[in-house]
Formats: sequence, structure tokens, C-alpha cells
Amino acid sequence: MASASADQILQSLRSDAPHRHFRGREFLVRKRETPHAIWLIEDGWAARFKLLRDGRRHISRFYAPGDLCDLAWLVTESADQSIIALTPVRAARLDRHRLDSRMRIDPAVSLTVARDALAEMRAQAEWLVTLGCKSASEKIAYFLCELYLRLERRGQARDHNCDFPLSQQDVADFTGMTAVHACRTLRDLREAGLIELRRRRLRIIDFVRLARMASFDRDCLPSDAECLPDVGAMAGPRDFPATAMVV
Amino acid sequence: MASASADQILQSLRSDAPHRHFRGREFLVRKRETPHAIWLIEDGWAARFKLLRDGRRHISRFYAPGDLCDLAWLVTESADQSIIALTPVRAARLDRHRLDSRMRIDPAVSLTVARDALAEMRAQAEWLVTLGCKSASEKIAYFLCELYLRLERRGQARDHNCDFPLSQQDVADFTGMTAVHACRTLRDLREAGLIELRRRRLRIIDFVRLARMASFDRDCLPSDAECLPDVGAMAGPRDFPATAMVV
DNA sequence: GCAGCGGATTGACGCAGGTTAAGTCTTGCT
DNA sequence: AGCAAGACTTAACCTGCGTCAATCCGCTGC
Repeated sequence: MASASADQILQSLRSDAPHRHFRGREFLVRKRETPHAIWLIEDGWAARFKLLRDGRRHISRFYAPGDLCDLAWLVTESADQSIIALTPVRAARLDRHRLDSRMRIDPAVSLTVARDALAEMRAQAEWLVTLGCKSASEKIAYFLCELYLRLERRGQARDHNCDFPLSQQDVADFTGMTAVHACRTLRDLREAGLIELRRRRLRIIDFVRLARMASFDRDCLPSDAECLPDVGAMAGPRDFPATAMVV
Repeated sequence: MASASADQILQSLRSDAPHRHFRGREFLVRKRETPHAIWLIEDGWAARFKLLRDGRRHISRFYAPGDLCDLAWLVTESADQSIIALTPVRAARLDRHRLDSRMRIDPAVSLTVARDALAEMRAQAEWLVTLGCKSASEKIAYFLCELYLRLERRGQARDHNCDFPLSQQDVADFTGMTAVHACRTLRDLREAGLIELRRRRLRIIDFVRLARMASFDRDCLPSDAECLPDVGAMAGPRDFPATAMVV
């Protein structure tokens, strides 16, 4: 099993790794620092983000328990985004150079890293589409669906309930809107009977409807067929052919 | 040299690969198809995109000569986005299963794939920030800077001139705006004396200014120091600490 | 229990970018 | 060369989301 062996690889890398605790708001790494460690988050949440000159900021990734933080450091001398703990975090320290040299020797290790990176690329590409052309409510709906499934797959969530230690500002900075509008949008989702969100817990009341409103694209949707074409509205020369499958 | 050996790896994978030609607008792969080949684009441009039910579409990646299209297929049974040729394309066919099995045996191959995937992840994460929180002109400026540098690094561009076979609709679908607004924005950049764009050629007249307006983050910027802090405007409790470095 | 602070919420109003529509310029085809 | 078809451009108007500001709510510490 690819994933079983991936887990074993991770375990073997972690085995002798020392742990470290970060307080909430503490940096795991700052932009321009050289990261000497890759952190395997064991408990708590963190965010990778970037600050623009005028104070705008954007969160490009959340890290939950089980996430590696950050593999991209294997190919760069200095971090190009900062990472900050959103809650207290406990993480196992994987030495970057040691991981790098193990990758050179052992194809299983580099294969694991490659697969992890490729899987993340796929998810990121989907999120690009969402950020690029969806409305506020679609973005938030998509984000919630994806987050829940990610946690569920790791056994950190079930029955459409999961931890949600993020502030509305965090959600806004991730989905590319203001906290005020994130608040309005969350209210709309709540009033539509789609979700419940209190005390740092999220409950998705109607996953199917939420996923559909988000154009969330997963085999996990009960009827994949429902998401199919309905094309025909589109034509035009430089447009993409109408035969491209939708969502 | 990591990159030299990466090139050799690519060459060795390509050596006996048959070529294929695609016409403009022809699909390299359609969503939901199982991709049996990974294409190494040798000539022409392509785009990876997704169509939403209501006809909105978003391009998540452009492929230019030298790009692999698409490594993510190594970890999935069916493509989750379609890829279409924007111009006539010539591509070398790498058998997916053969590449996969070589990765299992030869650490150099999986290392190359891992590094390629990680580097692309980094670039994608930067683009996420741009899509997420920048204005129309910043997005387009960023896109042009990145595109030019990507081509230059491969020797496909110099003197701030490069091919640009994309329609305004393509640019719009990539940057997440309408073709009309992309047109307005390109006009503004032209009138500001930053770029020239005609006959499918792009000329960047003032790269430094364009990069600065885009908050383009690269060591290649003449004075990296100029991009530094100016922080101090930000505070507040759940905000990110003001000590996070900006762009 | 109460004070104080950070986060959530709501409302009024403005603007960047979307929409629609009417041209004009390019390019490829015959 | 001549003619479409497609790409680009501009203008007028509209709207989703940003901005600003006031208020409320729920912790935490005393």
C-alpha cells in the first residue's frame, strides 16, 4: 500500500525526532529565514502567509495535525512565506539536510515526498480555481468542505463535525475577502441551514448541498453524475470548446 | 549541479519517446480521462483549466515549451482538470507507468520529480497570494513578470522580450477577471509605459517598476532591500504580529 | 460579579470590477 | 485582394464586496 508505506517512512523519519512546542502567535519560521527543520505538526494549527507592503495579508495554507510544514523548504535556501502558530502547537522536528540526503539514497523516501508534493499540488490547483472565479459564499463553502474532508480522512473528524480554531479574520485572509464580508457570508450559510459554527467547532449540517453550492469536485459526492455538463450555453471561437467537461 | 542532472534525467526519459502533434484547441487531456502519458511540451503553449456549471472557467496553469504536463497525473487515476492546446503543440510522450516504475527504482528520478513538484508548489503558493488579495493591475503585472522570467530562465526570452500567444480572454481566465477588464488593465499598463504588447509579442519596458507594482517577490529584483518592511501600521491582538516580514 | 479586551455582528455607503453592447482592428482563408 | 470570423477596444451602467463605524457578545482575570 502506497499510503501505508508512506506512513512508515514518516514514522521512520520521526522516530528519533525531538519535539518542540510553539505558543499561539509564535512563528515557526519567518520569511527570509533559512529553515533548518521541517516540522511534522502533531498537535495544533498553523498558517503560512504573506504580508504585503500596505498591510494586506494572505494565508496560502493552513496546517493541521499530521501536516508537514513545509516540504517546499527542501528546494529553497530561505522561506518565501512566514508560518505562524494559530493555536499552541507541538511538532516533531525533521532535520532538513538529513531528509534531503535520505531522499538521494532511498527512492522510497523521495517517492513519498514526490507523492505528497504532487497531491498537494492537485489540491492547490483546485483552490486556485476557487479563489480565481468563485463568489464569496462559494469560496467559504468550498473551504469548509475541503477542510472537513481533510480532517476526516485522518480520523480527526467524523459525523460532519470538526475542530475549527480559526477566527473569521483567518478565514477571510485565506479566502481573499474582508473579515466583515466573511462574517456576513458565514451568517448566510448558517441561515440557509448548511452549517453551524460556535465555540471553535464546525458542524456541517448538509454536506451535499454545501458541496454542490461550492462546486466542490470530489468522488465523495453521492451522485457524481449530477455535476455533469449542462453545457451548450458556451460557444464562440477563442472560447474553450463546449465539449470540455465541467466541474 | 542539481539542475544539470535534472536535465539529464529528462533527456534520458525522453530519449526514445515518440512525439505527437496537437492542433490549436485540441485537448491534451479531458477532465475525467485517465492520462496514460505525461507530455513534455517541446513547442507551443497549452493551458490547464476547469469549467464550472454556469460557464465560468478558470485557467490554473499555462504550459510553455519545456514544461511537463502534468506530473500530478502520477498520483491520480483521472485528470481533475482539462488541458487544451492554445497553439499548435509538439510534445514528447513519457509513459506514465514507466516513469512511475523508474521512480521506484532510481532515486535520481524520483528526486527530480520531487524537486520539480516542490518548486512548482512554491510558485503556485505565490500565485495564490496574488489571486487572493491583489488588484487587477497587480495581478496582471505579476503574471507578466513571472511569465517572462520563467521563459528567460530557459533561454526562450531575453532583453525583456518574449512570445505571448495568449488572447486577452486567456489572460483574464488566468488572473480571475473578465476579458473586458483585462483589456482595460493592459491598456493602463501600456499607457504607464510599463509594457508593449502586440502581435503576440510581449516587451516589458520597465521590469523593475512592473515588478514593484506587482509586489513581485524575487531576488532578481535589483534592490531587495527596497521591498522591506514599512510595517508599523499593523497591530491588534488576533492580527499577525507586525514583525512578520513583508513581501 | 464585574471590568476589560478581543472577536463577532450589523448598517450605511462607496468603488473596483462585472455586464452589456456597439463598434474597430487583425488574421486566416479562398 | 476581399471577406469573414475572431480578437480587441471603449463606453455606460450595475453590483458584490470593501470600508468605516458603532454595538454586542463571550471570555479571562481579579
